[in-house]
Formats: sequence, C-alpha cells, structure tokens
Amino acid sequence: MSYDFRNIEQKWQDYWRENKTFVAKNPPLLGEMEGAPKYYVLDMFPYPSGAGLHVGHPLGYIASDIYARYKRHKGFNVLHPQGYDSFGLPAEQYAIQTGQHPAITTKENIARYRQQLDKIGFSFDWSREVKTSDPTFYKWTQWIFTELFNSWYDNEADKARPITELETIFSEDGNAKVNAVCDEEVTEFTADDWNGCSSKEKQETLLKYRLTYLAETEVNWCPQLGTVLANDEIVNGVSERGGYPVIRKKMTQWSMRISAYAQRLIDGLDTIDWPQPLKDSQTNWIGRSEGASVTFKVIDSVTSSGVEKQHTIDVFTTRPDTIFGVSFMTLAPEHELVSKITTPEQKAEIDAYIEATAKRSERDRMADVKTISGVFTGAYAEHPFTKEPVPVWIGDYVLAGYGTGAVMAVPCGDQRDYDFAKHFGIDIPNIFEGIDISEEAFADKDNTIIANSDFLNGLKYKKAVKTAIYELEKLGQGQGKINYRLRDAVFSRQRYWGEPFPVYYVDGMPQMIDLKHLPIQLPEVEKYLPTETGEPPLGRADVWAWDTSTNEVVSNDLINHTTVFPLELNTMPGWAGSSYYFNRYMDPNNTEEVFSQDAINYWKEVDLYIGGSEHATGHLLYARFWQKFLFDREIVPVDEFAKKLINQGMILGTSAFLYEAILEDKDIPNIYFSSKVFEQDNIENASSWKEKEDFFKENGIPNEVKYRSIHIDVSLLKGDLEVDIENLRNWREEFKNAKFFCEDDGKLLAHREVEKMSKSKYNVVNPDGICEQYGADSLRLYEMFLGPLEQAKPWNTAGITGVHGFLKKLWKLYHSPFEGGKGDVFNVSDAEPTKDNLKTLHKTIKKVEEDIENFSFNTSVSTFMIAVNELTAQKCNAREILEPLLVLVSPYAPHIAEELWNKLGHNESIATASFPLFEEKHLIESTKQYPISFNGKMRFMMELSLDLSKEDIEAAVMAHEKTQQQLDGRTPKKVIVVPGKIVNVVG
RNA sequence: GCUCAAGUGGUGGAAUUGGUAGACACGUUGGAUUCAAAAUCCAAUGUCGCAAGACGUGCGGGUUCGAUUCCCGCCUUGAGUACCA
Repeated sequence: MSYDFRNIEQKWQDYWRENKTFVAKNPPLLGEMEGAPKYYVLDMFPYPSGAGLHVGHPLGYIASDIYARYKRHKGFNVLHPQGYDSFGLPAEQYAIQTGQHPAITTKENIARYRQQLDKIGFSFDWSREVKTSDPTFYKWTQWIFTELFNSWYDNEADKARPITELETIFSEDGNAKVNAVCDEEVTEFTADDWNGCSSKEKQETLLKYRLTYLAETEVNWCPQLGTVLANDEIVNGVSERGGYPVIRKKMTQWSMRISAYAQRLIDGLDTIDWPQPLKDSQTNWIGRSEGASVTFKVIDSVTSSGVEKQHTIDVFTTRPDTIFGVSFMTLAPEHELVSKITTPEQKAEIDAYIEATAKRSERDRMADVKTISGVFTGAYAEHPFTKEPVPVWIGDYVLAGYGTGAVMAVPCGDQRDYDFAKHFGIDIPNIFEGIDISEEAFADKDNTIIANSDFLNGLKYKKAVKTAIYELEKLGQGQGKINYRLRDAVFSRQRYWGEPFPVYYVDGMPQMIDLKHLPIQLPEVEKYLPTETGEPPLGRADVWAWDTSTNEVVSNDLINHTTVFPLELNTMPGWAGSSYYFNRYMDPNNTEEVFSQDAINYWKEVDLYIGGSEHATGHLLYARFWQKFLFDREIVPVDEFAKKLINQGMILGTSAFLYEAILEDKDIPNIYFSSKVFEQDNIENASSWKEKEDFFKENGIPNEVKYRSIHIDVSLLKGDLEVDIENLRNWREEFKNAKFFCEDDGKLLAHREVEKMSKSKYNVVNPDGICEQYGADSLRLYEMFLGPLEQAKPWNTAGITGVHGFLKKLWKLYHSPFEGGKGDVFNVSDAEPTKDNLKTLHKTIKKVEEDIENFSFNTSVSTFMIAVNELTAQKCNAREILEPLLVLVSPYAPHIAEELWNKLGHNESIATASFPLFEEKHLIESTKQYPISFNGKMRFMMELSLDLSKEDIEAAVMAHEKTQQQLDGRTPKKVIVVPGKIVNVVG
C-alpha cells in the first residue's frame, strides 16, 4: 500500500472534528488536564476577503500549529483558537457596488476560508471561534466602549478610574487638585461652581475627561471613501485601501484618549518578548521627546481687528539651551493666533498664503519639503530673557498637529530654521563656541558649548538645558515638558459595516446604553452609501432611534426628544474588535460577561502570538492600550496581552511579465515580446535592428514605439519561463489576436520578478491545489522548509517534491520489508534497536526540540529527512525507534503521523502522546579524528566520545596518527579533555 | 536624511561560547529501470585546473594557531519612518 495522502488526510481531519481532539478545557472542567500548565498560542485572526487564501496566509498558522501541537506533547493544556476579523471596508465596497448585504458576503467568505483552513489540518479549537461582526461578539465591543466612556485617567494614580469617582471629587473639591489627562481648554472650577452646574453643563465638562470623548477634531477625510481614516490607515498621503487622496477636515468625532497611556505603552515594551524592530517602530510612533515649553509674549498686540489684548505664544522645544539663539518664531498657518496678531499691513499677504497652503493636499506638502515658504505676520514677540523683539512668521514647515503648532526658531542650531532664515534674510546669531555656522546649522548636542548666551555661557548641552529651564520657571515663562507624537485615536467611521455605537443623544449630549440592553444591532439600510446630506450610511436607516421607556431600538418617526432619541450614526473602526478578541477566546460563549473571572485568571494572557509586522503601529498598539485600560479597571489580571510575539515573514510571489508595445492605433493587433529578445537585444533602443524592423513593417507598427511590461498569470507558464501561447490567447481578450515576437526557437518567454503575492499581480498560488496534488502534510512541511519563519521568501512550488519525497520515504520506513518484500506490509517489530538506531533517534529528538523552542522550523525538516535516510539505511524497524519518531514528526505532518500511529496499534490520537525524552548516552560514538591545525605552538583537535575514561581519551589522543607525527616523539604538555567536545592538545 | 535588518554555490537556504564552509532540498548533467513516459533508484554538481593544487561566505583592514562567526572602515539591498521643533 502506498502513501495515499488524500484518504489519510480526510480521514484524520474527520476524526479530529468528531472526537473534539483539540477542544481546550477551561477550569473547573479540566479533567485529565488538571494540574497541567496552560499555554495560549494565538494567530492574528484573518479578515475574510473575497479572494480566499493564498499560500502566504497559512505560513504563520502552520508555525503556530506546530508549536501548539508540540506544547500538547509536552503536557500543556493548550488554547489554540481561531476566528475572523469580519468587519471591514472591502465587504462594504462590494455592497455599495452590488447591493448585496455585507453580512451575506462576509458569511460566504468565512465559509470559504474555513474550508481552505480545514484542508491544511490545523489543530484549532473551532468551538471557540469568534467573529467581530457577530452581534454576540460586538455586544462586548460596545460594552468596553461604554466602560471607556465611564472612565478618566488619573495622572496621580497613573491609571484609569471610574468617572463616578471624578464626579465625587468635583462635587467635594472642584477640579483644582485633579491631575487628569483631559482636553487642553479645561478651566478651573470649585465644588460650588460644579454643584451649581446644570446636568448638561456637568456632562459637557465630564466629556473633557472621559477616555473616549466627542470632540471637534481635524481629521483625515477621504472623500472617495466617504470616511475618516486613522494615521496608520494613510500611506504616503493617500489611503491605504484604494490609494485615494486624503484631506484635512474638521468634524465632530469620537476619540480615544490613547495619549494618556503614551508613557506606559513605551515602558511596557521592556516587559514583553517582542521583536526589537517592532518595539522600535512602536517607540518611534509614540515619539517621546523631552524638552521644555516656553511662553513668548506678543508685543504691542494691536491686531488687524483693532482689538488690543495680551497674546502669548507657547512653543515646545527640545533645545531650551539654545534659547539665546532665537531670531524669529514660526507659527503653523493653521495656528489660531495668526489671525489675531497679524498687522493690517501684512493681512493680505498672510491671507493669501493661508489660502494657498490650505489648498495643498497633505501629499503635496509632504512631497515638496525642499521649497521654503512663509510670510511675516508683522507682529513681534518678546524674548523672555533679552526682552528683544522677535519677529513672528508663519510657514508651512511648522505642523499644526505637533507640539503647539509653533516653534521658536534657532537658525544656528536647526537646519530648517537655518534655511528659512537664509531664504528670508533673517539674522543667524551664533551661540556655539568654536563652531562655524556660515554653511549650515550645528545640531550636534554632544559637542555643544554655549556662548553669547548670558547665564548659559560655557555650559555643555545637559547643564545648559537644566539651567535654561530653571531660569524660565523663575520667570514663569516655561517649564520642562515631555511631548509625545502619539495623537488621540479617532474612533468614528462614516461606514455601514462596523460596530454601531451604543450611544443615543439627549439634547446633543451622548448617553450610553446599559449592558443589559446590548447588543445594539446594525440596522437595515437600502443602500450602503452616505446619505445625500452627507450623513453616514446609518443615516439611511428608518429604525434607528432609542426608546428609553422600553429600552429598544424603534422607528425614527417616534423621535420626540423626551422618551425617544436619535442614535449615533457613526460606526466603530476596524481595530475595535481586534483590540480585545484574544481575551474573548478564553470564554467565547459566555452571555453574561465578556469572560468569566475563572477563565481570564486561568489563561491570563497569550503566551505566543504570531502575525505580520504590518500591524506594528495599528492593531498591536491599540490592543496594548485597551489591555492596559482593562487592567486598570480590574477586568483583566495582566497589563500586556501577549508575552511573546513573532512576526512571520511574507511569502512573495514570482510574477510573470511580457513586454508590450504601446500602440495608439486600435486597428493594429497588440504586440508582445519574449523577454530574452527584448532584454538581450535591447529592443527598446535598437531602432535599426533588421529583424525587428521587418517584424514591425509586417504588422504595420511605427518604428518609434514605447514599451511597458505587463503581468500575465503565472498559471500560464510551462516550466519556469515558457508561456503557453494557446492558453494565453484564451486567458484575456487583449491576447486573442495578439502578435508575439518570440525567441529563435519559437518560444515565448516571460520575464520573472519577485513581488508581494496578490491577485492583481496574477502571481498567487492557491493552497488548495497544493493539498490536492501533494497533500496538506507536504504543504505544511514545505512552508516551513522554505526558510526562516521571520524572513520574507519567494514561493516556488517546484521545490515541494523534496518534502513530498520525504513523506513517501517515511511511509516506506514503516512498511517496506527491507529484503525481497513487496513493500505493502506494515513492518514494525519489537526487535531491539541497535546503537546506531538509538543514536539517530536521539540526535533527532535533540535537534527537533531545540529547533521548535527556537522557532527554527526550517532546519528540523532537514533533520527529519536525514533521520529517515539513516534509519532506512540501517534497515530499522524497531518499534522503540519508530514510535517516538512519529511523535517528533507529528506537529509538522500530523495526518501521516496519526495514520502510522494508528497502525502501531494506538486507539488514542497521537496528540495525546508525550514528547520523547532525549538521552545523551545514546550519542556516544567512537573517538572522531579531525585534521589538526599546526602552527608552531602545536595544538591539535579531536572530538572525543562520552563513554571513555579520561585515561582512555589521553591514550587515544597519544595514539592518534597525526598527533604522533606532529609531536614527533615529544610528550605533550597538556591534554585538554572534554568528552563530547572538540579538545585542544597543547604541545 | 534617520532607525533597523540582511549580504554564503545556478536557486531556497545550513553552520555562531571562533574549529573540516556549502547540511538538507530544488535545479542541472550522466546512468539504471521502461517499448516510451511518469514514478523510483544510483552517481556527479562552489570556482579555476587534465591533475597536483590554488582560490573561495559583499569590499578593505584588524585580532587569532584558526574568522561566515569578533572588532574598525566602506559598499549594496530590503524594511520602517520622516519638515516631530
């Protein structure tokens, strides 16, 4: 009987499902897992796109599955769940185009994903499946939102606290003593002020403290998508999805006060085992910088509107030591003070500049960083120490969104200020001792000695900073400050296919709907576009009002603003559900709580999280934020959700291209060039090449033509390069009647390039086809064999024959009688294993165990191959060897392992078997002799076996032929003896 | 520009307390088997050289008896990030 992987794989996948082999147990129902340590292995759950899985998707899942299966063999109670991040834009876009409800598309896509995943033989506990778009799941997303709303951040305790405690403080002491993270413009009030406020006034004030709050914010608005985007959803100034332009726009939006957690998000990185590049990019994204805030008074504030008032400009600087180098100030064009301080003479010019900048998109502004532009406002500020007037400019190199949107410009110490000053002929005073600044600014902190700066003269950077801050504080015009780049996260999206907010509005103030009435389910709408009046899609719903007397969603017609109120029209962003789903897996079917305390205290956190690095500043940052919040509010027991994280590398596709002549005349058939003639004969530039001219003449092509390379589907290739012309003609219309300029042998060759695997590049390889042809075990082994898990690597299906051959050999090892048999009899005996058999087995145990613990899955596949080759050569059929070997292989190739395990007479799944114990004594081998390096000092190397005594080894060393030669009869001074190691013999 | 990671055969990649570089696999070539093909098996396969041998881990130095591995300086590629004051 040969290795019939199709039947074997189907059989065992059915078996696992029917026997609930991989269902994880929660306390108190642990059963035989009582007392076993827990281990939680998690994959980043997929977005179920319409395109289905390609071979790149399962890479991380296979790795985590191997680890999960290994941990089961090691006796752990393993939680290894899977689910779907099923809210998202593609389903909504599809709905807009087709009218199909996103829930239906999503359901279909999930079914397809599940089918594909099942074929690969993962040990997921599907009884714990979660879907973010499922009301039983988003009920808890809504609840966490209300918890955030009902919390504020206390800087003293450095944690989130219930908002009711803040109300108590306000009613007793006002807000003077409260040190909270809140909106900038909060004014001081006393207990009496507070108690005298109306309910609405109180709500307005509290909103400025809540961890999720409504605010008029400048947002990234994408008109084509009709929605707001978060910073991490924008790449190079255009939307990540679709690549549409993004503009700045003011809107009332829900925001999350993630900035309250900025420092803890940095500090927490030290406590978790995540890849350094990922930590770096989070640290970068949060962007902590230490410095000072400095207040400049505006002189003689007679403004264009004629009103006189003392204005001040606050700036943030990391270089307060350079304050005597200030020769001007720059405000962002959007700065609110600009209109107030501009002099009448400058008003026209300023207005023109602001208008010009506003028109430029974010992208233009970023692309064009070299051009220096700005306008003088006519106003002057007073230098805090010298009291000299400092001209105030506006310029678009200052960003409204960072710091205070204003800078004190020190041209001698900052290149941008320097360029600006040079361009507009502003003074560049030098405050650095012994530094020439005639060519460029001097920004090297370490070598700074301050000069021309009054009390700072002669000081080095660190001391000067301290002194400057001290002096500023004395004046009451500044203080030390830590600034973060991280902004609060906008939480509203103008979309249909997302979690609805559990929020209704009374008199314009948001009210939370209590947990017992959740979930608030998405209403039906007849179209998924924003309304004609620009409201989000939920504005189209007829039944979308909240009846506070019945606590039900009712028809909009009933809105009376006394008992029935309008509901929030926005929905939550994609990262809402993914920010806590890992906790929900611990107790996914709980209808009373998000998870029971028993469950969360048992599983605690994810032990191993595997996923792509593209989530570094999105999902992984938000999830850490929510976890810290839930920890503060004592809903979870740990404040980091994942102890260890691994980024699997991307699997790349090898795209195929043909060169196409760009023809304007529609009557001429399309012309495509084989890659070799095109590249080697340099067709693009060789205009007078005879053969090409003939070909062009024949086909009526003008000689001056431009070319481009176009993707063709990789499935159209025969072998590596050759294109199947017939199939190509049938593939797409443009090739039907095309002409092909081929190689001399008549072949049409494609040009290949490695790129990201994607449907639009026609380079995807589908895992289903691989499973069909080679089996899931081959796919699993091959994905691991390709290279290190973390590394990006191109896919090449051809190589899979290697691991497939290994599986066949493995099968044969258990079946084929070695002498003269037919090879179809199961042939495992109770014979004593030989020394060589034991050595091979234990070598393999050691290596495979080390490899799995180090996540070097690629090398253990080689180890298996070597083991099977050796055992075959040794004609080993001893059960004592072949049984543990299966356990080693089973995490990688579970189906074949189950089948052979079953044939060995086991009724239980191999998943319940223990990982074999490694015994060093079996690695004993006879003394191995290495070539010896000789360099006058006489040192020699030998690898010595373990079972020899010291005397034996010394005798072996002395008897060694080359040692004898090189010692030339002399006695060595020292013999370093370490059994099992290579040793030096010093002569 | 800044930060990080990585450079080893035709290809994917192995080897790090410094110790026979190229494991394992793909590909290629030759052979066996076959009417033929597929499949399978055997052999060869870093470069130059008939050979002996020499040279070889991006480049140039250094430490060492010995360097893919450690140190210094460069080059290249990839990823992330960017008027962040």
